[in-house]
Amino acid sequence: MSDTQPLTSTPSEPTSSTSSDLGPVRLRVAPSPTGDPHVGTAYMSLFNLAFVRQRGGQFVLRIEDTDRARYREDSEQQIYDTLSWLDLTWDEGPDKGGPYAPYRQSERLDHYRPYVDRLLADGHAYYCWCTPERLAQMREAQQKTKQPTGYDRLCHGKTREERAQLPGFSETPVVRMLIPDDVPLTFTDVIRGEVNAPRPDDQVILKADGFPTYHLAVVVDDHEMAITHVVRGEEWISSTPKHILLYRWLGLPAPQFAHMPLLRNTDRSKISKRKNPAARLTWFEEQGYLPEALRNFLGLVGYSMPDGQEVFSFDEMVTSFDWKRVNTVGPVFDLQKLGWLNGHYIRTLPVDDLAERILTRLVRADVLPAEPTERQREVVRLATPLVSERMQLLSEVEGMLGFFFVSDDGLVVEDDAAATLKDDAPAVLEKALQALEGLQVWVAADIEAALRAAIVEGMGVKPKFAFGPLRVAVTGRRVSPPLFESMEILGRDASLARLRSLRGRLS
RNA sequence: GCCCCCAUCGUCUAGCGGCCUAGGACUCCGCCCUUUCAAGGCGGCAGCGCGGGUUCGAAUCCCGUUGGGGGUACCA
Repeated sequence: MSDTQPLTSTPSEPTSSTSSDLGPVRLRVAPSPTGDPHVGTAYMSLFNLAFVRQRGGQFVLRIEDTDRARYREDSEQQIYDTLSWLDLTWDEGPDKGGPYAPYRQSERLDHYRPYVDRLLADGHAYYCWCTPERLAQMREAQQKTKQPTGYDRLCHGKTREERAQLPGFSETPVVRMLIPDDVPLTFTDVIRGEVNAPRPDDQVILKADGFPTYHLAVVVDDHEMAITHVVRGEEWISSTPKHILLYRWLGLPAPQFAHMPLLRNTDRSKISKRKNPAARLTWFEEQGYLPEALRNFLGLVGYSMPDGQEVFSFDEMVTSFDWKRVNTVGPVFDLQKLGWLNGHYIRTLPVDDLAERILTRLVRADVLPAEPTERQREVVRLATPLVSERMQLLSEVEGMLGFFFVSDDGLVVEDDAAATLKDDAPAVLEKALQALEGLQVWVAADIEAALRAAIVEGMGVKPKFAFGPLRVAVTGRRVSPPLFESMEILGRDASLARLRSLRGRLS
């Protein structure tokens, strides 16, 4: 639809202009559908969105699927799902449409060709028929002689016929940029200020299969989609001169660039799915992280609030957002701190909200059936306050609350729990049974009072050892939610049955 | 190899020439609370990579060095 965009565009503004510091902005995130969505996509989206929301404008999601070799069918949907889960929502995108559709590069092939033709006609680009084999050999030779690597321009200035006479000829050519000697190597980065970048190679911009490379596609699309600010990882600093050159040749205004530092593995290399499970965005929900915790964490490692607060909402980040407070150092992705943050968010969640998330979790873990009964829902709701301050990850409820949902004779007493049982355990259980059987009202406070009177005071057993055997009997575990409250929720019959069961087994 | 980026406790960071005998958070270690485990409270260990400058004064500025990272693809 937008091939009406004039190629001979407009006298552009100087690229270093700061005039766009006022007024609405348009930013984009541009993931490639090449597998599980990368945590870096969320990281970039967060900062993109913080700035967009602060300044007013649009956040565009564009799918950069120009690499057919690595393309994965289901990846695009996963990108939508994970970003939605994090509540990092976009205003325009393949799924939502928008004034600059299509937002999938594979559907924009006809947009790129006119730009290529123009660059060819102006002598800024040229065809190259070199085979991948020849290019590999050339690189190897350059490395060996300690020369900077780069294309040797064998094809430059030659017709197809002339080139065909030489070795390493391929039938379908690619198109390369002709990098001039005076290529500008300095630009102003929103985060870093004046930045130098390396001199580019004669970069391929149109591949043999007719798809553009990233470099051409990103420039064309960012222009056609009226993108004002490009927020991307610092791995792109070195190719920015290529992009600036393309804007210049095409007579287009360049957007502002903000190069974010890269998230790191513990060994400080660029975060990777191979070395770090957290590089996969889908991993966090699987593990029981809350989206609000991850969002806070991603903000925390790349940004600092003016007042130094570390727990903050996205809205607070938006209000304070300032590129000057964005870090230039690549942070190690520290799961320890994320875990603490997650626990913090779990603790501050309203009980009903947390109960709902726990219920979902238990169903997914097959602790509860797909359609839990009213009684089961009730137990989850009552038990939620008991566990909320005891977990860092939502997934931990599976073990903590499991004993509520097994039959009394199906309860498994775990080995480490059984090992804590002392010789006086049968006597303690017996005494507990006596004390509880006559109890009028089955509530935690009364249960506790009765047991204390009977065992702690009656038998002279220290609380720690008095209640240990009961905990094991009721929950099957050495560590559990608070005992008396658990017994109240579990009910009189089940509680007594479990006490009897363990007593019987020990005698 | 070549080019570029970066540099404060183990980790995330505050600091933008004197307020710093460097502050906070996570982790770890004590103590308190306590029916287990947590949570919470209190306290503790731990850092400006190195060498030169500039300055009355440097974590903060400059240069060098070292270290880490990224790029060097018909991948993004």
